[in-house]
Amino acid sequence: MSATKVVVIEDEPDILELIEYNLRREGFEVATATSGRSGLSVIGREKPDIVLLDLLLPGLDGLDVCRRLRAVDSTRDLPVIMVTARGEESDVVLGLGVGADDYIHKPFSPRELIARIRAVLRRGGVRERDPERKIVRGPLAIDPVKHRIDVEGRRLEFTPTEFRLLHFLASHPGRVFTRGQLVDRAIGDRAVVIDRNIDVHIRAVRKKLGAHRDLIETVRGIGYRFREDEDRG
Amino acid sequence: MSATKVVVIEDEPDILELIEYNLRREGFEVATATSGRSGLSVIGREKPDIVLLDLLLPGLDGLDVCRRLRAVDSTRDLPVIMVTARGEESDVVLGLGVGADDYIHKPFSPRELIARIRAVLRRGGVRERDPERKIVRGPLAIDPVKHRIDVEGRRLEFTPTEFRLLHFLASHPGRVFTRGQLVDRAIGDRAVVIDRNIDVHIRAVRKKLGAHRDLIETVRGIGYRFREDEDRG
DNA sequence: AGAGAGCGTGAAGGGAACGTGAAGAAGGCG
DNA sequence: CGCCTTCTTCACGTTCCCTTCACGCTCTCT
Repeated sequence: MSATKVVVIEDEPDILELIEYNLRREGFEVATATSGRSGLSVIGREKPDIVLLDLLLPGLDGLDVCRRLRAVDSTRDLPVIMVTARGEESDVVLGLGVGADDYIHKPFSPRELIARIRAVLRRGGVRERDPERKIVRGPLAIDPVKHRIDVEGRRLEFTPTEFRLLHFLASHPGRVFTRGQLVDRAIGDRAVVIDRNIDVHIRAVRKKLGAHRDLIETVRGIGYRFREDEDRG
Repeated sequence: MSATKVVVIEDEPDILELIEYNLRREGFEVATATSGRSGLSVIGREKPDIVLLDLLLPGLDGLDVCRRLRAVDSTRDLPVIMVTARGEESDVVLGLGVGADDYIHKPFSPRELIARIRAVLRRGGVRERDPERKIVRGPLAIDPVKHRIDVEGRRLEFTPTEFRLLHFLASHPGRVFTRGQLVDRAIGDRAVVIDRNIDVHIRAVRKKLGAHRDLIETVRGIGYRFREDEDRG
């Protein structure tokens, strides 16, 4: 399993760094460029799964870059998200006109950015991780399509949020997620300030897991994680 | 690959000549300055790979020079070795506090000087910027994403502060950090006056490291550092 | 060798983070 | 409209971690 790779083309260093930081934190691989021309060469070299493209760039601007990507077979289907300053609606129209898959206004929240990227990837079929695949981890079997979870062959009933939570955690065994990340993935965009909310859902999931409640580990000071198979002698 | 370029800033002509002679003999390119202000301009012109910086200088002293180097993007990652008179340990602490990478006491042997320079260069500049990268140092393996630390394949449990502390130190092997720096990096903004606090955390980490407790070295009068792989003849 | 500073160690108080129970809020369905 | 499920919030108890202090040891300088 390799991480989803993103190329970010943005000429303002501060914004570039912010974006890069947040993407990495979410587990993406990131490569960057600060001009249209260098961006094209980075794309050629890195072969990313998706491109974040600022509209205003020195030299070749975002529209030009997008047009060129669309003109070449190897990058014709490469998903592109345009980043624009607020209010430049006409530019948005232009962006979509030259084949951008989505757009996002500055200033944007990291959460929104991540959500858009995931949405575009989902649409494009370039799943970072197939959300329809069955997951089997020890006594646990999760079938996303049938929306069904079995523990040792016995079917358990989960509410929608509990299901998303457990499914997401089980999709990344061993990896720790903060409450904020879990809110993003399992609950949604709704601005929730009190992350302790997640604790309650975790508790509900654990309760239903019964004797296997320790499949979900608490990492004090950080968040939660799904227990990793340990294969030591 | 061209020779490594060193800028030496030192106001005593005898010592300056001695250093310059020895560096050239080892194949380094050398540029010199005898005051802080001229040193800055020489650095700007020569774009060295590393700087040797005497603490006591007329006008701008070593601390000022170091601060200014760290304040500018183009020289932010430029390695700096502070040269101090013996016994001025508080000065060393100050030097490390403003971002020096290492220090050396006068009088020093040419061999020691060369060794320090090579060590600092080996550590590399912008190597450890990715906070999510796994770190493997000898028997130690740190996985920030999984929030997991293994010693010789065996998993160890660390508290959040211990984890940050060990992770940070292991990210910069061989480099000495003052207690103040470690507090900033591993504990946070909370105004803590008593830096001895760090000692207690260090002890906890060492205890858990067991037989490998000497991976964390005490530098008396200065602070702590992670043991550097010694692989030189 | 003695004095003083710096560091290691043990223990204890206070506090932050988490688990838990329960009640209010929001949405869906009859 | 009213009931039901689910989500969210709050308060409280508990556990564990952080911090602090005192004391003894080690190292260094005179």
